[in-house]
This record gives sequence, structure tokens and C-alpha cells, in this order.
Amino acid sequence: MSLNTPRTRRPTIYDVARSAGVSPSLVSLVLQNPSKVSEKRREAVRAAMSELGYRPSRAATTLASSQTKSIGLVIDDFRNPWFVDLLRGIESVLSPHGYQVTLADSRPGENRITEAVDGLLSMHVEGLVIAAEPSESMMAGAWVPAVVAGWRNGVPAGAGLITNDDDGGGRMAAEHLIGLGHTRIGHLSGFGGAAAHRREGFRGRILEAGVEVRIAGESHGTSEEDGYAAACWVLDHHPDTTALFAANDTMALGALAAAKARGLSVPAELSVIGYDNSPLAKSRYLDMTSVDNRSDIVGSGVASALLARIQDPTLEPERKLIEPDLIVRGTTARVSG
Amino acid sequence: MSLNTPRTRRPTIYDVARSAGVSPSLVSLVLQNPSKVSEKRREAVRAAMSELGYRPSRAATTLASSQTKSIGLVIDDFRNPWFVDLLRGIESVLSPHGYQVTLADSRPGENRITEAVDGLLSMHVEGLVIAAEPSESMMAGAWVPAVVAGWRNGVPAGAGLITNDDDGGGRMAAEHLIGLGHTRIGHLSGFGGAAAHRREGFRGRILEAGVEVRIAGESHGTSEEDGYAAACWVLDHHPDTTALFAANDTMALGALAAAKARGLSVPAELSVIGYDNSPLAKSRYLDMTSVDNRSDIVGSGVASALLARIQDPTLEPERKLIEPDLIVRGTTARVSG
DNA sequence: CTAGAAAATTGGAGCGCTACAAAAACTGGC
DNA sequence: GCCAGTTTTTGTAGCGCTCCAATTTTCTAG
Repeated sequence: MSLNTPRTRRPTIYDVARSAGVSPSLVSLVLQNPSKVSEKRREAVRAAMSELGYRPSRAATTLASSQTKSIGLVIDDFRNPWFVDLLRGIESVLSPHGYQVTLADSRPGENRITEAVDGLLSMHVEGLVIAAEPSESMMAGAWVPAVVAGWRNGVPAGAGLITNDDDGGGRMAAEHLIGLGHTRIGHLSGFGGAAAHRREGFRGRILEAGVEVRIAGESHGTSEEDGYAAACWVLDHHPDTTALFAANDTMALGALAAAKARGLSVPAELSVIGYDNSPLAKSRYLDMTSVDNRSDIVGSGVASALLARIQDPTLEPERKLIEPDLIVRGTTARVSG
Repeated sequence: MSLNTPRTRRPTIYDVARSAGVSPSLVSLVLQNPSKVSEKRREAVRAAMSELGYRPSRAATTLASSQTKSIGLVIDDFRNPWFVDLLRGIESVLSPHGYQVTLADSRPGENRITEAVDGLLSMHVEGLVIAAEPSESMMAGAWVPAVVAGWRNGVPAGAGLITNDDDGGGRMAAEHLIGLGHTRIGHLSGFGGAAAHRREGFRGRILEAGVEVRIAGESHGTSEEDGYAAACWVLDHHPDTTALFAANDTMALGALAAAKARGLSVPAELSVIGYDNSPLAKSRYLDMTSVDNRSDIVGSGVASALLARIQDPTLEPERKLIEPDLIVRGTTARVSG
């Protein structure tokens, strides 16, 4: 059957059955458990299927079997680089169990998370991963296990939580800079829960060490421009600053821009640390020291937790933090002079 | 109904009907065409729905109505930055018509495109957008309209094609560099059809102008490392080169790295142009001149073409190139000396 | 060659919804 | 207060598949 052969109706198991000279039940059996069908018929059925261009109807399968072997993943913004790692982590655990992942985005800015969740639930997903700002009501009446990934605030009761230890990551960044001898350090914070945790972890460790810290950008966004503005504020008000920790790699890029604009060389005169270990940080040109939040591990953890709760719904939702990892590259150096 | 109230069975229109004291048909009608239902019953039904936490079963709806109001989008790699713009473009056209987009990735490297298409067709999508390397057989027996976006080779007969005019983009880049007075120009090519078109467009315009061109990296990949290697080759073999055009922004980043390693300042001693106008190029720090392939316009074009063919299946598939746009930023300058 | 067990195959009910024809409940005009 | 017309509501038959009990075929051993 070629593309050019228009068909009135998509073929069903009945068409396949007729064409193969067997009963529809047998066709269904071939689909589900081929080993229970004699080789002769199995091949006849398969031949008929490809002859007709048959593809099972997921709608019918779902309806009849009331299971979909799929989970839903809500992403806040497809541009967030960590979502791909999260997805891979999830798939690495789920695929061996025959589960598939259905994606939905919550339309950045529009906060369509309830719509996204509703859509996924309409598709009979057996579990839900929320990698977006959760809302208390989003799962009202939902009866499938859910796990929030990457957001620590507003997690609804009944939902699990697996995320990066942002406090720990902030502390790691602080530790690194302190170890390099920096004593006048700035932090470019941003808006949101993760940013707050990174900030508090960082600040805590810095103050412990008795080092001065200048924080900027707290209530603003997390874009490169926000990082640039925050870095400008720090560098203008505290020109003696020798190191900056940004709440994410994009903001760190803004910090690099601010440094360049002031003729400060990185890392000789100014050390910069980002967060996320995104492709940006990994790039040979930028070669940025960054905290890796191990989204792949978050993903596999989320998937395992979900799978366990799908299999045994009485299980209590888990709450777990994944340890981040500091990747030292070329934007940080021992303080000079 | 809270998360903590486990339910035996998900509620159906029958449950809603019973609880609202109406017939199931009426509930269905509220879902489809609320204006046809008296306000009193409509509200009763809606109250029952939220009381029970009812969500329609997409599987049942699909099966009964044999339409899904959805199209499938196959992406080669979620990391490709242009896919988000493509998606937004598609949604901007489709949403007003009540259509939704279902995503699938073809698992980069594994070339699971046939699996991705099969999965989407199983979900009864009414049309297909392939933003990945097409394969002749991927849609064997498919009976829905399909449009390929972004790949010009191997497009199956019967599928439409809307993509960026890569030759034109290459010519634009050449034009820009020639206009700036460059006469010894390198090109960092890469593997794949788009790269080939960009190369040929570029080379064509360059040769027309009687300018020398050095091309590297043709059969390699398109990563930053590939760009770096290609740039090293050009700069080492032709140290008099004053400008480089890279097949994409990531490779251009590699070129920047190569320039930095050789102490060449950009753009004073070396101009660099990328392609894609990705967030990378737009960033304040990199501020990279780049060709914008207008993925948003490709997306809206793809969606319009698909919609037209869904509505009138006899329509001939369209083939169209979208004009790119050169965005001049800080990595290109008039040749000095 | 045949009973009995095992393997292979089949029929039919039902999953949750829509579509459409038919029935019921309202309108307003006289 | 009654009829024709309109609006609102309902019953019923599928949509394409799975599941399971029932049936048929095949195999095994005496």
C-alpha cells in the first residue's frame, strides 16, 4: 500500500482477520502474545497486517484493556536544557518495563499546568511526572501516582518529590570558591524556589567561612539579561569582587558579558560559576565551571519511584534529594594578588 | 475528591449522569456543545463532573468519534534549539482550530523514525509533521497527510515539504562577508543535507564574486568540536583567512574557540557567522551574527499546509522554501587592513 | 484406534464515548 | 386550552480492541 492509495477506512483487526482467514480474536492474540499462536497463522496474520498497512488503534486498546503502559511528563518549558537529560533518565528506567512517556508542556508563562495534567489524564497515563511549578489543585481528583521533579515548593500532598539538592549545590559552589582563596564573592540569584535554595546553601557556607557575600537579582528573572544586570550591580557597587556564583548557566553567561564589558578577564580577575552544567557550560569556548544537577539521575529516580507506586498504589510517596556534582572548568581560578 | 481518596474506577459519563440526574447522552452533549443544553442541567452536570473529578476518556472519544483533532510532530532530537520555534509556529496556526500537537522523538542516532511514526499513527493523529531525517518506508500504508520540515532529502512521494531555503541562507552569509570587504573566506561545513545546501549557496555566491573560499569539515558532524576542528584546519592551512561561515551556531562556537586558542580577536581579526540564530547567537555575551532560518514561519507554514490537506485530502502536497534572514551582530566586521 | 490432556482458535460481552433518530418538554398564537 | 413548531432530552447502536469461557484441533500414550 503506497501513500498514493487513499483508503476509505483504516484497517482493523477484522480486516486483517478476513484477509488472513482467521478470527479477529486470533489477530488480537498475535498482537499481545505471539508465542501462543501457531507459526503458520502467526505468519499469515503478520503478512496480512503489512499487506493492509494495519496499525493497532491505541484508543481501542486503551479502552478495552484499561491500561496504557504510559506515563505523562509535564515540562515547564522545552527550552530548559535539563529536560532532555531528565527525559533520558526516565526512559532508561521505563523502557525496559515497556512503558512509554507522553510529553506535555505547561506553556511557559501561561501556567497551563492544570490543562497539561488534564490532557495527560484524559489519555489514561498511569503515572505523572511534573517537571514544572506545581499547583495545589492541578491534580484534583487524580487517581494516579505523581512525582514532582525539580520544584520543591507547592508540592501537593500525595505527590512524591525527587529533585536536585540545590542547597547542597550552592554549598559546593561556595566551597570551591573559598578553597580557591576568594574572600569577596558575589551571588547572582534569581526568581523561584530552586534559586532560593541555591542562594541559601551558598550564603550559608560562605558566612560559615567568614567571607563577605554580595547578593543581587533576588526577585528578578533567571535569563541572561537578568544575570547581566545582577552582575553589573555587584561589580559596580563592589568593584573588589573576585568571584561570582550565578543561579544558572544562562545567568553566568550574563556575568561573563558584564565582565567583558568592564574589561575584566575571566578567570584571572574574576571567577564565575554557573549551575546546571548545560551544553553552554560544557562548550569548549565557554568552558564554564558549573554545578551539575544530575538531571539524568533525578529522571531515573523519578521513574523508579513512579513505577513502584504504579505497581503498588499503597506505597507512600517518596521525597528524595539528588546530590549534585561540581564540574570545575576554566572560568574559576585561584584568586590572584 | 482529594489525592488521598483512592478510587476503584475512574468516573465515566454514566457516573456523572447518575449523580446529576440526567441521561449519559446529556452529559456527552455538555462536553461537546454546551450551548445546546439548558443552563440548569448544564450546571448540574458540571457540578457533578468536578464533584467526581471526572475527566473525559480520550480513548473512548477517539474511538466513538473517529477524530482526534490532533497532529503528530516527530522531532529528531529535542536538543535541537529550532524545534521549539517550529512547535510554537505550528501551535499558533493549529490552536485556533482546536487542534493539538503530540510530540515524539526519533531517538537521535537510533533513527527510530518508523517507530515514532507508527506510534503517532496508532494514536489516530490526523496529520504528521516530520522534523527529522525522513525514510522512504516510514509511512508505508499511512493514510494521513504528512509534511516534512527541515529536511530536503529523502522526502517520500506524497509528503509535502516546507523548509528553510538553506542555499539562500548560504548566499546571504556570503553576500554579507563580501560586502564587508573580505576576500579570503573559510566555510565550516558539516554532515547532512541542510549543511550541503548552505555550503553550495555560500560557495556559489563567493565564487561569483571572484573571492577565494576554503571549505573544511564536509563529511564530519555538526557539533562544536567538529566546528573547532574544521576552523583549526582552515586557520592552520590558510592563516590569511579573515572570515569564517559555519553551518550552524554550535560550529560557530567551535570557530570562536579556535580563534581564541590562536589569539585572534573576533571580529577585528576574524569575522564569524553562524546559522540558526539560536539562543546561543542571540546571547549578549556571544552576540553572534547568524542566519535566522525562521523556524516559526516554517512551523506556521507546515501547519497551514497540513490543515488544508486534512480538510481536503485531494489537495496536492505542497513544496515550499522559507526565506531566511541574516541577523548582523557583533562577530562580523569590515575587514581591517 | 481412542480416551484424555494440551494447545490452538473462536464467539461474544464490554471498555467509555458519540451520533443520530426518536421522544419529551416547552413555546407562543389564537 | 390546544396545536404546530421549536428546543431539550433520551435510547440505542456502534467505534476497534481485549478478555475469557467455550469450542475445536492436535498431540500423547496405552
